[in-house]
Amino acid sequence: MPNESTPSGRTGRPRSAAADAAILAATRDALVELGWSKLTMGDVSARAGVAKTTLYRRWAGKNELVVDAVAELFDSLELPDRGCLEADVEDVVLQFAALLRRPEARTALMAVVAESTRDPALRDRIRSAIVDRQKRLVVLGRQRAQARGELPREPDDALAEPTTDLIFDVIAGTVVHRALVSSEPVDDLWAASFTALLMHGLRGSAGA
Amino acid sequence: MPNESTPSGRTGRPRSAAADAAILAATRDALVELGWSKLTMGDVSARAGVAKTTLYRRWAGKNELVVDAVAELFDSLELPDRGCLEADVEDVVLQFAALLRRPEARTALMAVVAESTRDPALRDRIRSAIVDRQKRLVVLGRQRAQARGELPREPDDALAEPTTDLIFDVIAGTVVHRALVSSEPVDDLWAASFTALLMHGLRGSAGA
Amino acid sequence: MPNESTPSGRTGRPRSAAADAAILAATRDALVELGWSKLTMGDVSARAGVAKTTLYRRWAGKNELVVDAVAELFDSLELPDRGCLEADVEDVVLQFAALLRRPEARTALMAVVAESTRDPALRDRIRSAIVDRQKRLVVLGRQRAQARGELPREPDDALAEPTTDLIFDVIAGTVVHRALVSSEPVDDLWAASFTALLMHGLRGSAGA
Amino acid sequence: MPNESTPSGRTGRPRSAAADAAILAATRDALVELGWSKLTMGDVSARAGVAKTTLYRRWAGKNELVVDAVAELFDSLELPDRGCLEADVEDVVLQFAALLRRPEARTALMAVVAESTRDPALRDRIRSAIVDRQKRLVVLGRQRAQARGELPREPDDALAEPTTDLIFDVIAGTVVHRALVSSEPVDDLWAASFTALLMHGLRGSAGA
DNA sequence: GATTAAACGAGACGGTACGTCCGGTCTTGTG
DNA sequence: CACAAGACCGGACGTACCGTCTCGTTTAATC
Repeated sequence: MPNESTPSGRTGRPRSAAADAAILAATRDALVELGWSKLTMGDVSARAGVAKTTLYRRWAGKNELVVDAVAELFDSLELPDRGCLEADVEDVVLQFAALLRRPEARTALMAVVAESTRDPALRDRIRSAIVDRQKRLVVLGRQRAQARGELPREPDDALAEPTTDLIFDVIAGTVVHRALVSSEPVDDLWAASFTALLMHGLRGSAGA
Repeated sequence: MPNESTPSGRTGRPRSAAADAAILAATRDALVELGWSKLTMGDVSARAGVAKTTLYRRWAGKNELVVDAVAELFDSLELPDRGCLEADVEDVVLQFAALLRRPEARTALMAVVAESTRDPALRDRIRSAIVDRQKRLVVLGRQRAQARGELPREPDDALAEPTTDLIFDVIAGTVVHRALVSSEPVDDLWAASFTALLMHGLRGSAGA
Repeated sequence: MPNESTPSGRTGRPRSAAADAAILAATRDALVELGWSKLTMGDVSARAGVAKTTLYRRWAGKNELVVDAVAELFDSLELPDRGCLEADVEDVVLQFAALLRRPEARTALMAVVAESTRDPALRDRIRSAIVDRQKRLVVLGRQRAQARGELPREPDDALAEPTTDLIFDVIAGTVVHRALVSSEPVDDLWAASFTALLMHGLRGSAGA
Repeated sequence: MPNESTPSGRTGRPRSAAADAAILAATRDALVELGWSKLTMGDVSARAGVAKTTLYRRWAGKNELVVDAVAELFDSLELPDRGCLEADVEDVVLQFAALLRRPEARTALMAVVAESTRDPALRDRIRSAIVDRQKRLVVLGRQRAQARGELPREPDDALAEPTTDLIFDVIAGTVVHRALVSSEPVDDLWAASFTALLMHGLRGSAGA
């Protein structure tokens, strides 16, 4: 996970596993205190009790390091089972909003996306470490809804993926935009309005 | 627009108006070539044929400069009148996606949003220079749709604003997420799917 | 003297003259405390209350800086007039030995000479800043001795220079070797022995 | 010779003798190519096909390693028997000058002397490995000259040592200064001049 | 022939300094 | 007073070596 061409050679002193954990934790701490732009590699290494070289042996730079440090925050999101799709979605929306109130997530997420606009490797890393992993929530939600009969079963699996992607972009994009661009609160009321809009959209365009 | 306490003193040499334009143009050029993180104040001043001091007299720093340099790009968005709301929305979605393919917009938008997570003044500047200005598209679209009878008239004006905000966040957020986070193309097919989802949502939840 | 291509442009803020003096003094202090090999550019800049960039603007590196810092120490050497050549030489030998007991001179002199074996520019710098300047002592000493009749007048000026160089190398080289390579004390007794040897040599080979 | 507390334990794998030779040869090669200041322990170990630890097991650091690597070069100096003292001295002067034209000797000799100004242990090492060993040339030369009757026999052995040291410092110091500090060539002409000066000095001050 | 203990190669580790770059400020002279 | 030029202080960058350490692997002398 910390990446970088692990030479996998059998010889030599093995890399410290403890260092990885310390570095990622230190990175999150520094993000909270300093934010993305004031975070420095030297500071992270000092917090982690690790030499700068150790850091650069494992990550190519600040971007890669922060993606890894933040990615696992997103794994805390979980799909509850409240009995109906609308309630489930609303819950996830609020979970996601809570995550985006954490300073380390707020400051880091947009920053790495900004950097990724000029760095294809970073783009891939974000996709695999964050985007693709969280699509599980949409996939699982649809499966449950179909099992409950709330949504029609996909006749063709080939259609399933584009729809999953679309729903994911709508939910994640809208919440992020509300929270970070418009800078408005994501409260119960807003979550309910947004979820209602989405539900009508899904049910209406399902057959089409 | 370049802000900063214009001293409004009557005496002394007046500020060069040409310098402002040159600086903003140089900033956009530099964004295209270098991206946000490699853009430096010294480089911008050199490109603009201007001293660094002149730059700092007008803008407090890189963030403020870039917001101003990029904001007017967003004014190019226009709401067409294709006769029905769905076509109008689809068109704006594609316009916005085209804008997000411009390197200076891609790299700058996410970056300033990231910085704004720790800087309330910057947050306000983004809101007034970009977000609030583009909400006009949503307001105008709804007015036209109501005039055409595609959407019911808002019974209470107090409800109008939250709905406008929600729609704006859904459209802008989803397109940005698709383009910059998921890194997938926003083509005609996707625009049509997304617009259909949104239309069903709007019509369905309007009465509710 | 601090060298480096002074751009000599008329515009812009001029270089601080005070900085030069502070840097050279700081360099000598650091040499005393740390010696050549532990002396760092960062440490010198900190002692001088100056940024590292200011240092590098004026000197290409540690070698050049130290040559300049040490060169002026050698200007303190003076030729006394004790009435006879032998006494004058003995005095200079002891002065030079005293200089070589100063830690900043000891540690720096050999080090820059060592570096100069691979750097022609540094070699020239040492020659012009140290070697050529101190040859004045030999030239002056011979003139006085000739005026006193202790040494024959040079019939041909073309012979004068090689002889000056030889005497300079014998005196400087022998004292340095005694003090720094053999690591033996240069005391009055030794100075007298060496001077006697040299005087006999000069008188004997003068006519030849 | 490679020093360091050889634990002399009876058991265990003995140190490789081949490694020592390879390391010293690699050190000399590196000195030729890179000079003292660019020579690194890691580079030497790589050239020698040896691990860095092996290197540090035998030598305390760069200084000690280089002294050992260079010391034996000086053993190549030999006193010829040309029939008269003057010719013998002139020959040795030219041999020494030739040695100082070798890059590994030039760069290393001054550098270790410079380091030794702050390191008494290194000073001793230089003295025993280089200085004292080469004094044999002076001792032998005087013996021969006395046997030939060119120089008077020392009436008192107690006087012999200081005189030997003085002659050694004069010869070695002057040649080194000419070659490395003044950066002037040591050719036949110069060697003859210097030797003549020294011979007159010796003969003149011998009786005194 | 098995045991044993040190030397060995590889390479990661915590440090320190490097020389460069940039940010933001200041100090000149010119317009 | 604004401006171009450019020196200034501070601080982070990413790299290179230092000397130490931790591995798994020889390799000889002793049993």
